[in-house]
Amino acid sequence: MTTKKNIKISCAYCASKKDSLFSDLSNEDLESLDIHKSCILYKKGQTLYYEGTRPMGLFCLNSGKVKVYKITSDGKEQILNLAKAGDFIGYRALISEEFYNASATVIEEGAICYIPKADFLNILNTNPRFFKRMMQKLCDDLGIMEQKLVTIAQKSVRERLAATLLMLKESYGMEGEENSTLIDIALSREDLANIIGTATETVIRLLSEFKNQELISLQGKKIKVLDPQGLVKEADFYGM
Amino acid sequence: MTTKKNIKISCAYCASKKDSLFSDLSNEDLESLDIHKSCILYKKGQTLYYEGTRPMGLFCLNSGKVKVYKITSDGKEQILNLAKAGDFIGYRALISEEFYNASATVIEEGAICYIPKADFLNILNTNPRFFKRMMQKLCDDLGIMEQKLVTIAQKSVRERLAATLLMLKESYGMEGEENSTLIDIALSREDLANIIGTATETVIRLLSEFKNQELISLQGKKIKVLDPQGLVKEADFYGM
DNA sequence: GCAACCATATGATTTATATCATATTTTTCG
DNA sequence: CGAAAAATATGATATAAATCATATGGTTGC
Repeated sequence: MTTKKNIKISCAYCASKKDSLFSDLSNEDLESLDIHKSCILYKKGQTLYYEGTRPMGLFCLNSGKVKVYKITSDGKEQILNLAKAGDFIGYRALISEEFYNASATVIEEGAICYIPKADFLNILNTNPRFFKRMMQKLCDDLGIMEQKLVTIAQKSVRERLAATLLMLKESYGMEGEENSTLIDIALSREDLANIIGTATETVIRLLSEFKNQELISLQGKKIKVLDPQGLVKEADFYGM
Repeated sequence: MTTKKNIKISCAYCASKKDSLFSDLSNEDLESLDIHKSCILYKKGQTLYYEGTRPMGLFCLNSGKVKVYKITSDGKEQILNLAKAGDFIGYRALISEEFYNASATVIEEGAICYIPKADFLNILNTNPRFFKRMMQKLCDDLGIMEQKLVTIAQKSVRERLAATLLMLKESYGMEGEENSTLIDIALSREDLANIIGTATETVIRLLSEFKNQELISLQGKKIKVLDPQGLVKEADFYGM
């Protein structure tokens, strides 16, 4: 494990605040978060928490990227969610006062703040507007998770890969030359397989096929989307 | 469509209240629900709502069983949830003020109440304890959905069928002679397939195999669990 | 800067499951 | 009740994807 570096970031002036659920908190509330908050630079591969442990606070990403995943009894990893700047992680276990039922590991280094449980719950319980926003967020998450379930249960691996590339393009796309869009997140083929629920080799093979079909281009790890409409067809989206 | 029959059931004296999220509402709140509530006897096959429509109220099961499911672009059905007496249906769309993103159809006839949106939201917004309970329920649902996703993504169909039979035994089991447990829900093989995310024929075949292994017995539609421990092994549960 | 290691790539083979086909049994409904 | 329809059952075949194997390219750390 490499050393962690402490950083000072105030919530009120956090560049990622606008993308977070804290975006419309009052200044008082924001300042109350600062008091006990810690903020640390995490390197790739460091784990924020493990499934089965007790949450003591809320992780909030100032920068970087984190995967949230479960490991099955036979050692397979399933990625449930990818978090980026502004995202909260681990709030569900915190709200429902249970153990974490997933693990979270950094996939791209960044500054991650940690707000003690009591401070977070205090705002949740005293700020009805924020409470409502969390409720809305839980509803959204549930809807997303249901859609993921249907896709994994009913679509082929090829369709799921195409759909996942489109989803990643939406979340992490950087416009490049000639209408190409770079998927700007450092996912290994194995990570991609663990999102889709398939074998690493299958992802590699299908990516090659998509490349041959000129739907995407590959330069090392980085994937560029060349023909989103083509991917939509592969994903068999009729608005699904 | 067969005729629907109106019934009078007061929330305060509802036999299923104890199993529902309304269980610790005050009498005033319960009575406020009664005012605009309707309660109808639904037959098997009747649909409570369709994906894409706007929720106008909350369904609450007094009795009977309902499947909640999504249909994919290519016409496949995925069952997300089975609801029984005491369960709410469609609350997520109601809370987040969105269209339904699943459909709900009765699989066993029963009395189902309908509480207008305004009455439900009124209690939600004036009763913080109830608000918290709904929040907790959403957290629980999200956890369940995440676990389902992992199971479908990472387990074989055989393992998933075994796990599903165990889950159904927990929820709908009726103890019978010689330690056998009847799964007391009228699910067709097709429904079972649509829970697991597989083909109907595959379910039928695997059920035959489980019967030959003397893990279960089959008499027509009804499935009896003979050897839960054996099913646990088939499901590859090491506590997962 | 190079060795050791990990990720990517591609081929060969196996296997679980879907699909198609056709009985047989059960349920529905006029 | 009895005909028609639907659900269940089982077989044969096809196929997508997993697994095993090996080569090559890319990163990391000393």
